[in-house]
Amino acid sequence: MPESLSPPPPRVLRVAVPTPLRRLFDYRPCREAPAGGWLPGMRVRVPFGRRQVVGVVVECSDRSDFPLEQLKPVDTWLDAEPLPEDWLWLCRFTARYYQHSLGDTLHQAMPVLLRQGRPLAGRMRERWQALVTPDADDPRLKRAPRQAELLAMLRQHPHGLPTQAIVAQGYSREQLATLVEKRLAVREEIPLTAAEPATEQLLAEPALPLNREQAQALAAVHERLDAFHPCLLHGVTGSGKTEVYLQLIEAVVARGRQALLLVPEIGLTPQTLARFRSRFRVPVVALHSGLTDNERLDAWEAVASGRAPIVIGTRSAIFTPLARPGAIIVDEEHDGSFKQQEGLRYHARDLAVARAKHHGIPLVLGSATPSLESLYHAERGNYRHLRLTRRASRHAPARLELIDLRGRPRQGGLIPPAIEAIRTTLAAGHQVLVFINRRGFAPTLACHACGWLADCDSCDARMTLHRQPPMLACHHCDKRRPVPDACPDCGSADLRPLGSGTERTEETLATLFPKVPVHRIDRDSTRRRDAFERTLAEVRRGEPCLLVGTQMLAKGHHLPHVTLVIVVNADAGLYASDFRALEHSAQLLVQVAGRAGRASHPGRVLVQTLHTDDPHLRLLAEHGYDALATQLLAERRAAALPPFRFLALLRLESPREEAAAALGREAAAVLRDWLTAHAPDVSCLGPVPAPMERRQNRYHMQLMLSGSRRSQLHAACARLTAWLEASPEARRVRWSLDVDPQTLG
DNA sequence: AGCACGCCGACT
DNA sequence: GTCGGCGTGCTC
Repeated sequence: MPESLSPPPPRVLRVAVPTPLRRLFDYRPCREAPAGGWLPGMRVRVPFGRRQVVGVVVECSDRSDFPLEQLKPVDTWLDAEPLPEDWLWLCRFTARYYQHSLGDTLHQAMPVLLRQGRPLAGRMRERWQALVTPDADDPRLKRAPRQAELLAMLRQHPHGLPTQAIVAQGYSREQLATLVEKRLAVREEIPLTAAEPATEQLLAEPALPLNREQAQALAAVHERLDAFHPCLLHGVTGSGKTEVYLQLIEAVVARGRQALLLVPEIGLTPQTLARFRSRFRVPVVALHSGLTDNERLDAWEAVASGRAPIVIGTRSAIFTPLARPGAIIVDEEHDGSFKQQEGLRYHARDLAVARAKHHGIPLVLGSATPSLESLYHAERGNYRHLRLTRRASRHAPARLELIDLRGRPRQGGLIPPAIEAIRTTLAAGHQVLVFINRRGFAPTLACHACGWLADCDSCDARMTLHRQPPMLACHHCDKRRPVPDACPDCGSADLRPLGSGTERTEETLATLFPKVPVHRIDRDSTRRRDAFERTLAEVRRGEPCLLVGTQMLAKGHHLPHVTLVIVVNADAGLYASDFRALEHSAQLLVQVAGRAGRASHPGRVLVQTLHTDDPHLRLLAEHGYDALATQLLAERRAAALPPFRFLALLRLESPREEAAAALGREAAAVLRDWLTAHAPDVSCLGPVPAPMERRQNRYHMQLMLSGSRRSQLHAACARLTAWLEASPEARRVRWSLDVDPQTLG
């Protein structure tokens, strides 16, 4: 009589393997099964071709399309318990929606150490404990004052301190090891256990009072905390969206649930994090690029087990498993950094919507300048539209003043009225922000004798002139060249910089205002990790100064002493060919403008443009973002563009132009043929050369699919990828499918 | 994507 | 003679 009633092991395990191939691979279970039996979501090490890889069991079955006797056995299982179910669900949803390989998706969505096959369960935390009370006379500490201090600190924590906390205090692992060697302290390992977070004393500091709008918005989200409940929190800069998030999170955590907050790449600043950490007594886990692999796995595990109730992270944090999901918040939901621009091209905001719906929890999308997609959903009643119109400061938001660039002399890109305004502002003891969305000294170098321009020889682009250090650099590939003394074509020495970048404007301002410090903030000036934060700290002291920077400066940072913002050239973004260019530049302009006059003084925003009569720009300047957005939505409807139609873009890329074009033509022909019978709603455009066709000596073509029904567009994409995967010609051309492309570039 | 196999060019 | 270029084929 068998004692165990465990089901018989499955004959076939269907495994998602880290490969771009969009299919599963079948294996036989190994002799030794995990104690609880085989289950979807378990990682396994399997032989794949001539190597060993870590895959995830997706299905347990008794049949295979592959000859059963040819199946290889799984090498070992890596998890006794499957990885979290919500995570597996999200990965499967993502792979299907973005037409990506499931194996690749799962692989990307797990922390590096899990990809490598390291165990998740049974992880231990290192703790350090003092063995003796430090004694000033102890000969073992006589000549080691730092070790004595460290021991004293350990003594204050009788239950021991984790390594991270000790290193954060400026002590080293070596010092800890020495203390252990001298038998003054011990290292111990305690298992990480999923204790329920204590919620009786949730707040470390009291919540701030809400104004009426904030309270109404919060109440609207509160209405149903146990149902899918998408809300667009549409609040002008300074209207206190963050306080609404904080109090929503408080309510969620008080019910024993977890909250996930997504922020743009640039938005996860030490200040933001500090604000959340100082409000709550419970752990706030931050997922950012600075974490080590071990820290990342710890964070993942802490959230997955439910020990950490609050998670804040950038794009990839949407893949953090939640033990008790309570709410998802996406701050600055319009921000482009939520869309991954290579490989698996997912949009974290859109996945947040899908995930909140799956869990049946509230979703908050916050922005001062919502994406047209989200505004459209709000308009149609798919999202609840919550508005915050009042600013905490007594001043109305600064208006954009358009000033005409035509026929005016420029110094470092600035015309006399702008320079005059800077002078007045500095004289009043305030700070000025000059926004210019081009780094380097000048966009390019030109010969005034023959018209030669510094072209990049690998891209269809001009090389940017830099002064620090001096060189010509292509911003689209890594090519660099020394600055020529004479024109390579005609030999003339009359080479001049064309236009202005941040370096040139910085130089001009330093000459015009020699007594005032000029801080440049762009990718080049903030290479060193803490340079940006140091400069910001200096600026926050409030002494008069000039700030010159790219969009790094425009987003999220509080600059309370800036009362004048100059936009050097509004036209670059506004007239780009991309269908989202206007939306994105308007969002950027409003963000930049939001930097002005946040403290006790009203602000001014001067926008230099060649097109002071442009209807879109005027609408934005005179009636604000919402009015422009309404207009742009009408234009999108007329042009049959998102959000009124859905897009998918096939990108093709090859060193041989004809190879990419030929594959594009063939794919289009096959697809069109299929569309007439199976998806008449979907249309196929192209192939056409991508904007800036040649990049790093590779030619880019694209094929655009559009449709008003997601299901048909999805089917067409599936058909297209299946054909490409089977097509031998497609192996010589790099291709990728971008579902819901953010740009057509 | 990896990774190996295979078949032709310029090198110690 | 071989090191190595990348075309082609395969991954349960």
